[in-house]
Amino acid sequence: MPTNRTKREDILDSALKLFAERGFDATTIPMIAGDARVGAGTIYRYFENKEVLVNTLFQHYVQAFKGMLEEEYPQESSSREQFHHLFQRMVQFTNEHAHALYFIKTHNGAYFLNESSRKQFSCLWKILRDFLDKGKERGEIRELPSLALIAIIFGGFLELEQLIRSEELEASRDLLHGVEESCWDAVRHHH
Amino acid sequence: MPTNRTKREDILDSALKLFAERGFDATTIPMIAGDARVGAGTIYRYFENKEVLVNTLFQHYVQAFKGMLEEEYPQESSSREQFHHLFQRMVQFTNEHAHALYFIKTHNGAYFLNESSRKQFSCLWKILRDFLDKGKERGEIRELPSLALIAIIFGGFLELEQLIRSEELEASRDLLHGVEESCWDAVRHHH
Amino acid sequence: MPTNRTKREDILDSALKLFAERGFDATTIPMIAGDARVGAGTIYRYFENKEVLVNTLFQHYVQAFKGMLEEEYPQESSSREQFHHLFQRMVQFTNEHAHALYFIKTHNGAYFLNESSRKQFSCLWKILRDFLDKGKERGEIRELPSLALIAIIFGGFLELEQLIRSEELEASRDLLHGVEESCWDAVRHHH
Amino acid sequence: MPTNRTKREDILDSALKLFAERGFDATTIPMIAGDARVGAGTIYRYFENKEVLVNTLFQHYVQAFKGMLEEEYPQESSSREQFHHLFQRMVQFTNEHAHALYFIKTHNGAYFLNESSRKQFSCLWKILRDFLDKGKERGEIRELPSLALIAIIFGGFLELEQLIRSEELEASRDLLHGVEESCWDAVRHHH
DNA sequence: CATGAATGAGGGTTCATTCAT
DNA sequence: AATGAATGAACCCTCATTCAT
Repeated sequence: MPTNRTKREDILDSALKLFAERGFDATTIPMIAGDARVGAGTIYRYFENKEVLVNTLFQHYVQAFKGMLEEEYPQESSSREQFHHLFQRMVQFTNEHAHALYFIKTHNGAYFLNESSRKQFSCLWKILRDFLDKGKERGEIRELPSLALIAIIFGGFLELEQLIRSEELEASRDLLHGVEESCWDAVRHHH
Repeated sequence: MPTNRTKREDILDSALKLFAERGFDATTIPMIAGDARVGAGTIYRYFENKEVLVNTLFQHYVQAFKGMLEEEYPQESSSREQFHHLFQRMVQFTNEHAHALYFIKTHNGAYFLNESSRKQFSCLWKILRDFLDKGKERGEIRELPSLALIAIIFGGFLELEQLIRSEELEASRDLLHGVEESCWDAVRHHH
Repeated sequence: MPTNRTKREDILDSALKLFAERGFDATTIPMIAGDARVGAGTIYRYFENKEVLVNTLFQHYVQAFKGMLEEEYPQESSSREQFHHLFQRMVQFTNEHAHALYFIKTHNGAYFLNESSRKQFSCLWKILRDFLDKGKERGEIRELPSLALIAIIFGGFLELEQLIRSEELEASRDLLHGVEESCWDAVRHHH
Repeated sequence: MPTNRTKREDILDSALKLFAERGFDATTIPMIAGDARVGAGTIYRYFENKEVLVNTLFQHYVQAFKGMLEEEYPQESSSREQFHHLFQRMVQFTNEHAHALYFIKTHNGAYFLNESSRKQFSCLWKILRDFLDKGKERGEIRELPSLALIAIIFGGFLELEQLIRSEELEASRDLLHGVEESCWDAVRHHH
């Protein structure tokens, strides 16, 4: 419980960016320290070691993302409306935390994630699975393994995010709408 | 002019598997040597260094995949048929080279890939882009950035592959058919 | 002119205990600060650095021990009586400063002791040497290098102290008497 | 099981010398590597880490010393003769392995010694304890805690060794004989 | 005065790479 | 050609020391 919240968050921000850009193993503690403009030793005042840092980061953003997806979730609406809610929240979350979703996706399943991180992650998956499973029951979502459907949604969305950040595309309303529609068509049941 | 094709390929096979499973940075040369049942020094007879090895591997499988996609490509058929061709070849390629596509996807864009690898990769993308662009002209593919559509296709497919390899799912004909249909619905133009 | 004698002595007490228990190199400044219930920085108000601290401590207890040995030393008595005096003072000193003699013995000769510490220590040795040398002249002490005899005395005594502190033995009058007798027999001249 | 026994033993020799001279914590791996004229990394081909190195060393010399004490031990002789045997073997062992006994004595009980090392060490102590206990039964050894007696013997002997190595004394037959006599008088029963 | 957050030099350790065999 | 022992640069991490509060 450090009094200087800024420094701790500088470290987390730099770590998030570098882990997302280069991956955990290719990111050194000196790199993070340099980017966060702190001494290398300072990182160890806030995080026991590199693995604790990456797990903290992972769990933090999984939690934050989960919270954002669940907030005001339209429990009683149609699958389409629920999907819209989820997709919009993904967009919002990405706007607020630039590298977070990409970091989560690329580091999920890695050897250095602890039990707690894995558990939290499967919690996140569960939200999406529940949405899909309920939609399948209702006949609004196609009969395919939920994991595969989730991959399609995330895959498309994250690739979009990369293109926007690298300025190959502009984040227009039309574009976001189009990708949402595409992903929805991938998961919805067609008659 | 490799005198011993087997040993070089043993190394490449082991490297592919380990890079796909653990990532480039978490895979050590002794690990590869051990898996390939050669001495660590032997790897340096065939590859100048670790980065050359990973670039060789990357380019090799990008080329092979490109070749497989292009072979007997139904230039004159409908987008749906072309899509079917591409999807079938992805399945076939994955069957023949277990970790290759996953390796390519997870290592694409990494800091250690050289210009040549990046170029080859964009060549691969071009095949898919051309297919999508032509389909868009014809009004058979939806008007969305091709890169985003490609991500959806790959994302869904690779996730499927993981689930099958981890034996969470069985590779039934129905399943493959369903994922193909889902991906197609994501990219095709809906009236 | 220390304004706060208590805090400085808290630090010295904690340092003595920890140096004796773990050794100089395995004892960290934060450990000492924690044990003394002061901030780590506070230690540097009283001691320029860790080496100054250990040298201060070393010299302090060497001086104190020397003082105790010399006080009321029976200059004119027999070697046996002089020995008894010295042995009793060792017992008394140990009772008053639990870890001090063990600290001195284990840190004597260490690389971080400065010239002054070494000099003071040899001063301490001198007292014992003078006693032994005079005893040899008188024919009451055996003809052996004084250093070896001192080692026997200290060795036996300190081992005894350890056993008592670890509660493997109880500090009975008989026990102390027995060890004194044993050490005396080691150094005295036998006819 | 390295083929190059010399290099492994160079490392052990250097480590023994430096641990004895400076202690475990003050001895760095680069110091050992430099003294042994090997690269720092080479040490890790032979020893998993620094603690394994020190435990290996400790156990090796405890075993060797134990073997030397036990070999041709005069089980049926008087305590005096048994003591002579033990003392002579200490001398011989020290001649053959310069720093070994001092290293054992100063590192015994340290926090980095593992269970196996402690067990082996107590085995060594047992030999001396058995000798002393049997002597007490016979009335040839004085009634004092064996540990205290052992300390006297070792203390005197090791101090002697130091003096000889630092060339403050010469290892004459008379000197060794005198110290043996002194130690014997410390432990034997006087009527 | 007292503190403890911050620092960075230096330790233990790993591993890409070399080279004698 | 093939090996794996040897190396040392560079990693993660600790801790003596400083300094703003």
